[in-house]
Amino acid sequence: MLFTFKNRFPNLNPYWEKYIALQQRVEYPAKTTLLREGKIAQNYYFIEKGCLRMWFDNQEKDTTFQFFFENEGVSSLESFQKNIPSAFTIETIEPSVIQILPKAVFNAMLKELDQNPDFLKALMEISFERQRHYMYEFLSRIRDTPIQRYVNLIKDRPHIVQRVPQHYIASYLGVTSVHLSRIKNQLARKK
Amino acid sequence: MLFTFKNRFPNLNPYWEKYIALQQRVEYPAKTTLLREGKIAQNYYFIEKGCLRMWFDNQEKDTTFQFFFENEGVSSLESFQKNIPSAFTIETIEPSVIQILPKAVFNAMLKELDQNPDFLKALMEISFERQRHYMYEFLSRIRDTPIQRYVNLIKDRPHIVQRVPQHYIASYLGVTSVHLSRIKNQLARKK
DNA sequence: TGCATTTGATAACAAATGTTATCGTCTTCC
DNA sequence: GGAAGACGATAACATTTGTTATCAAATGCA
Repeated sequence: MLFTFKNRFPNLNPYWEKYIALQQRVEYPAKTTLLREGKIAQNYYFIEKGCLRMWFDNQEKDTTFQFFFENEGVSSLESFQKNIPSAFTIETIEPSVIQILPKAVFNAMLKELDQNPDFLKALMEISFERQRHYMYEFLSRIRDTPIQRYVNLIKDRPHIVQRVPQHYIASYLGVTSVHLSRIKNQLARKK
Repeated sequence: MLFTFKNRFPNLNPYWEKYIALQQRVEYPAKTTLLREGKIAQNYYFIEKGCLRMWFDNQEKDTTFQFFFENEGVSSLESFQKNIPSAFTIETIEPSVIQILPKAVFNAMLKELDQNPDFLKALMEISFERQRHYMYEFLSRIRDTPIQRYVNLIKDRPHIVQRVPQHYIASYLGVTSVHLSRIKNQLARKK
């Protein structure tokens, strides 16, 4: 988040720099849980290297609904901001290098910049972007078949297909891994 | 939106009152299109009486993805703010009384309050709420079966089931109206 | 009032997707 | 280097959902 801010709102740079300096750099092996479903988020995570996924437990089945890669920030914002249990788990897929921003630091920043219109507008832009993301995902689930969704994924975000194990992609697409195999087979035969 | 503001941020009341006064009150019959998919949104609509739905054309099939009732505001925000074609249509379901806020008025307000932290925070809260809404809808599509979604709808938003024709509800749930009939039948037999 | 349209239920069949099980290959870790 | 587990493909069968068609009831409207 801070790095995103920094790149897009350089006029507030003095602030970003100050808070970025308070981050902590940590290396995690693959399949490490950063935030467990049901716990209260204590940190904001920024990915220096590696990738993460967000998922939740849906009747024993693990359902992935978002992937994150280098230079992206992650948290359960709802949990983070309101001190309520997180609705999902965040874990590493690959071994990853993460910059951790503790909640206390984030809150200090909020407090300091609380009356700064530029900062508020920056926050709002981030919020709009997240909104567009969920809107897009939502519409895609509604209107596209799993096959179309898979084709779109290959076209629009090929890095996901390349770096993420197939069963996570299947759950992200909303199908079983067996069915994703069928889809791949079907697409391969068409060519 | 203005009425929402007014109730929740009364400290800015002088502003709301001024702009609310510039709204225009119009009555529409049922099935009237307020904004057509592909057109650029020119107004923000506030429902005084009646109900609306948002839908888009998905390969000839009309797909409803949100309903609106009394005291709710509606627009294609993306289209409204960025002057791009709307991705969906907004139309009345019942005969409705609508308060129309023209874009020019809205923009004037934005300009006047652009540096006002309270206003920006108000805007942000609205944005967070919309974000939560789409997040919720998105997660519900992922984890719930159509039957569960229908049961939830009856439990959490019974007014929708009561006031909206079944084929719109079916498309909202993500099934055909034939299948929704089956679901209702199935639930009825269980009791 | 009466006719046309909309709405909703149901049946029969088709297509899509899930479930379970098996197998081979590839990774990981000691 | 070898064992255990993870990963992915495939087959057989079950379940869910869509498609098309038909009919009855409710509704809107001239």
